[in-house]
Amino acid sequence: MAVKYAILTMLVRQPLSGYDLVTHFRGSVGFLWHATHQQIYRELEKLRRATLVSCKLVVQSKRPNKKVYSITAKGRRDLLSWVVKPGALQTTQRAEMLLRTYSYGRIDPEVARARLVEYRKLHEERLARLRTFFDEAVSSPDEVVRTGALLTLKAGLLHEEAYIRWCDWASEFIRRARRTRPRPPKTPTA
Amino acid sequence: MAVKYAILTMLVRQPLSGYDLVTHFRGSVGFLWHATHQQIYRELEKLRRATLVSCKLVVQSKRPNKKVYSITAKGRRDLLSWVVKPGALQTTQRAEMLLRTYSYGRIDPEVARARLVEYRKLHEERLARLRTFFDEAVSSPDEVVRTGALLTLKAGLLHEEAYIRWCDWASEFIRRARRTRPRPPKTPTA
DNA sequence: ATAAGCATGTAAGACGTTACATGATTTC
DNA sequence: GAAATCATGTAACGTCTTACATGCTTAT
Repeated sequence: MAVKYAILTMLVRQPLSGYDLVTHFRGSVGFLWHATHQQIYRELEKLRRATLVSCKLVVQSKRPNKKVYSITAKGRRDLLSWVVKPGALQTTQRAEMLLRTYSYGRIDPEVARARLVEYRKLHEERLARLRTFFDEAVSSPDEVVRTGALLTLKAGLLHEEAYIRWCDWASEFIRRARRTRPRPPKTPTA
Repeated sequence: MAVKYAILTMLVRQPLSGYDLVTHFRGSVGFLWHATHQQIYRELEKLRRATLVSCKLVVQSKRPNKKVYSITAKGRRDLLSWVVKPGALQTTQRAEMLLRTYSYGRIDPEVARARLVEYRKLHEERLARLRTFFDEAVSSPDEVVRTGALLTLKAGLLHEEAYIRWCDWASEFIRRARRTRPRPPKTPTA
């Protein structure tokens, strides 16, 4: 449904190849949308047939040739009519770590806390990366591009900060519970 | 992959019917995992065949009969060996509203701000609901159940608060940008 | 030499959504 | 009398992931 708009969102800023899109979604835009290369190549073909994007073959000498896709006027209209729509709450929530946490009362508290520390580290790394992107975006010359980047990156920063605060809170919560009730439940080590 | 564990996570607390699971995932656990009834019924049958859960038919007089599923010792072991695994960053990020926001520099700033206000309201409602769940969970008598509920709900609260702060920040950002550059781009009204 | 990066694609299978289907009871 | 709740299921379709496949260039 929305891989389409994820691609159009990128192409409205500049023409890109499928490969470029893959690296975008793996890099600075990855925190807001994820897509694999197979999804992208398939969707680009669909969009081309629907004339929402156009495709130009760029012949390269020292690298494989590539197909650079540009958004069409029709594609731009389609994108913007989607952009102005009201946003709904995400109904497709799938927070794997939180689901695990739901059973943290059943495992060794020290294992649980160790996992939280590891998890915290991952989010700290992501936070650091997002901060770099944010600082770079601040000096982007194109106001339209800068606005989009700053708005979304700010959301990313706030969420990563929330994750980190949660890890601290959860770790402390478990530590206190442990003291109160000194007999931890048995846990498989696997 | 993990619908399986979402179901086992619920069944380890108490035996439930497919229907019960549906309402759980639509209600108080919806913020951490989403699953439709078809997914649930299919997966329950799979889990039963793998003997991770057992099934008992409960005959009812004034209501349709139901199948109540309980986790088996094998299912419990499988669940706990998954729970203790380290959590990875979510690679399947799909934040539709943020994706829209990425193009908010291209639409009428007043429309953008109106959308942010609407979106904020949705998250405020969810925050209020989560707060209720949290307060209820505090007085849960079973410590294991309480721990799981409080840990995950706290994450939900922090995230909803982050969303709300983001909406305010974004709205203010657009307001200021508008002043600096008084000519807004044309926007389709659709 | 070997790995990483560039660049695109096919195919199979798992997973998820939507629609269709049924039927009693309870609430408005 | 209509709509919502309880309760389970099938079928078709669409999306996503994983594995397989190719081949050249650049850096270590």
